[in-house]
Amino acid sequence: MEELLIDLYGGQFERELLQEIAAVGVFKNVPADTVLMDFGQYVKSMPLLLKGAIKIMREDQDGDELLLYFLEKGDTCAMTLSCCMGFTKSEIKAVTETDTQLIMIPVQHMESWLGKYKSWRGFVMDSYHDRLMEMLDAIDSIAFMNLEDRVMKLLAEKSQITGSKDVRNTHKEIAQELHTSRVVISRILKKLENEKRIALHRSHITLL
Amino acid sequence: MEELLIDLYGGQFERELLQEIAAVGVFKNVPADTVLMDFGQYVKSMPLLLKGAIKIMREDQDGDELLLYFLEKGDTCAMTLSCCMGFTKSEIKAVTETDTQLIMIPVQHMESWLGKYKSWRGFVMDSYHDRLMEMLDAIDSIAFMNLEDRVMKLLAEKSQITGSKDVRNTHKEIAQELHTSRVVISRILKKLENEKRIALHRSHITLL
DNA sequence: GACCATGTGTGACCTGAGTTACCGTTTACC
DNA sequence: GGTAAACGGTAACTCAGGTCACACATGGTC
Repeated sequence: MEELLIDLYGGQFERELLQEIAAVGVFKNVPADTVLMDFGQYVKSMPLLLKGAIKIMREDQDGDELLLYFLEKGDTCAMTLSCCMGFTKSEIKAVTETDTQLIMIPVQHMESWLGKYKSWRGFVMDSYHDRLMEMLDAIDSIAFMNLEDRVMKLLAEKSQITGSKDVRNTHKEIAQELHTSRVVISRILKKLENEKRIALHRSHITLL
Repeated sequence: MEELLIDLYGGQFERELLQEIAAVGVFKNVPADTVLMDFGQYVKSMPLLLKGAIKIMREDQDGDELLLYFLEKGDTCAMTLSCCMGFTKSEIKAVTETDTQLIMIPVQHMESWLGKYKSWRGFVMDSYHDRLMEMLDAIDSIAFMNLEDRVMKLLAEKSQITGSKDVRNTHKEIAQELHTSRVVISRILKKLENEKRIALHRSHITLL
């Protein structure tokens, strides 16, 4: 675990901070499609992502979902952080997109580290900044883009995350992430296939 | 200015911090409908809002706009803050919704205050948290609500901000804030009037 | 009062996207 | 090997919201 930590964060965190993280953090190996956090749940620890990707979703009162953004290695969840500090319930749902390795850090260390380590302060600030930018991007997508473009964008993101041109998702899953219906996604995907931009297979799409 | 500061922030900031703010901050009186910050502009100081309200807008490449949220007294702009620290360009546009009083704080003090004052750290963190929540709310509105409900919500917010049942906006202005067309807004407003939920006048709407 | 810019109302029409229904294919599991 | 569940394709229809065109009212200005 320490090796991974140094590998990813060695450049930005002080030696003592790395030691503290190693001391109190709990290493976890999480398989894909696991719900790490759900709506209304209280947050007691903060994840540091070492490997893999996590998708952050929003849900409305009817249970309709919408993908907000992905977290990747080196990221942390500002939303969690935010909830930690305020002792409020989670406003979002976090699900592993791929197999994932992470370190869970108990909340109580946050505040003291903020005072103690300049690098931690920077990390937390950057994280907030990054998340705000991702939220802006999410808003841009929903407000200004049509569904076809949003589908292509999502496929491109998923491809980038896994480092593969093959996206292993069903139409239904994509529909849920974009908050629309399976039929609509099938229609759009078929159109994209006719335009030779993707190739369709069962539970699996190839970007061309 | 010091009186106003103590009035609004006396409870949460240390005495020395208040003095520092008073020493380096520049007090400004800004009339309504003034562009405080535009896209792509570099940010050199951070506003502390004393009185009035500021609307934060997003814009796409075609110049289409969308209202994200309002800042009110006691708020600061986390987005600005975020940009300050990263020395990046502004991703948003800030326009005074009403006559406004604010204190501009030059960027260079941010970082040192973060280390020096626990209350400032808390303030900045809370601000980020609040802004993230407002972004979530904005996303909820766009993704899950229909236009009619969004119009009513916007009118309610504007009414709350000014403390008056009268909202002084043209249909065109509302259309821009919700990223739709004037005709559509006129149609919806007329429907709301027929349902006795509002009363329409020239450049001016009354909530019932 | 004449003129022009701005604001509002409304009908007709268009379109992207959501809904319903149904069918064939593939896969997982007894 | 049989069967139920999951997956995907497609036609037909509905509907919210966007677009176009035009009419009329209001207010400011000279």
